[in-house]
Amino acid sequence: MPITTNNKPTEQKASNISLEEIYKKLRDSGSRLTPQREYILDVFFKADSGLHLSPEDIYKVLSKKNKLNVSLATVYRTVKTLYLMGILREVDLAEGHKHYELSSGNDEPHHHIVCLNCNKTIEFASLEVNRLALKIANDYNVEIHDVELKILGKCLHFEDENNLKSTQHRR
Amino acid sequence: MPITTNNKPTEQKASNISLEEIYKKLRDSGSRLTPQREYILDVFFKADSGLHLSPEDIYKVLSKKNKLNVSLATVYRTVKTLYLMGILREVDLAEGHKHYELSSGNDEPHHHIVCLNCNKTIEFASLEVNRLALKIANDYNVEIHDVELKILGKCLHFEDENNLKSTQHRR
DNA sequence: TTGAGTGCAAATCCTTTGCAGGCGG
DNA sequence: CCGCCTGCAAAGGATTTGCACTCAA
Repeated sequence: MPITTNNKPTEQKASNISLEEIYKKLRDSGSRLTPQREYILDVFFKADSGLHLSPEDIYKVLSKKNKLNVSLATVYRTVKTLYLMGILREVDLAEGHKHYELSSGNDEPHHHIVCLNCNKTIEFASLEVNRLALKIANDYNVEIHDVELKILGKCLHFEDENNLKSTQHRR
Repeated sequence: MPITTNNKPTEQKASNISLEEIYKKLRDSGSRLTPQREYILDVFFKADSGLHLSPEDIYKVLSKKNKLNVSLATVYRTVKTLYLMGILREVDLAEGHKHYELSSGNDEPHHHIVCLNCNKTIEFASLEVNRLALKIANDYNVEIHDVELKILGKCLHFEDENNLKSTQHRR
């Protein structure tokens, strides 16, 4: 199976946190529920599951929806806030900027394989990885918040090992 | 065990790739062995094992050694080249810039626990993680190049859950 | 000899921030 | 009302790049 981007995240992916719960978390932490934050959250809830959105992506979606009152700065501030609250997960792939996605709870780990040559990514879930991470975090007395296994490799489309130069990634 | 940064990477850490092998890899890929590249590699070989160096770090070390003929741009270009050749590993922690370290072969995985509150990192090796990654990569027909398990969590120093605001990270 | 590699400085890209005004609770 | 949030624009920091020159092979 070659790496592709149109990966169907394995079966059971579905956000298991509701908007209601998020609103409650916001309230409980003394944060406010502004229209801007609602719009941004809405983008995540409407997005394909497993989709990684950059702040720029979110901003573009909102612009298309004529939510012109949401500035890019607010998107950045909001994703950071939601990330620190554990609502969003931060995903660092090889593109030079961060992506975010709904953190759907620790019961659903979220891992990636990135091809060093074609720069494509597939996601996969793995209970085994999750269990192992829990065990390790426990050993270190850490309350686990998120886990990511990142595998860098070369998919079969690029068997020519000496082809580095011509396949360097651009930002 | 609380999270600390002065962690001793578990036992057997020692670069198992030699300078000679690297020089050969460079030659084989048609790249040149310039003094600048030698100096940069030298920094990695002299550095404490397990140390993550940013391009800026490398540049500073070279400046102190009066290797003034190595520009920051060259450091960036070189680490990218070495990374794409599989000689360096890229480490994305939460600091807003990338770090690199000698990739010492797939037999020595390299994983991290990052505390969302205090922003400290510990590293650990885990054969179990490595084995699992190999198996997964195999399932996807990917030639494995590097593996990183990243666990985000909160270490026991920060049990106050509502303390988010005062502990936000700065770049 | 020759083209990959370099230094320099400017350019780019991503992200953060200062400030004045807006509005949620 | 108070003070968190926002928009805007400017600042900031990391990384890349255009260009002319250098030097490893």
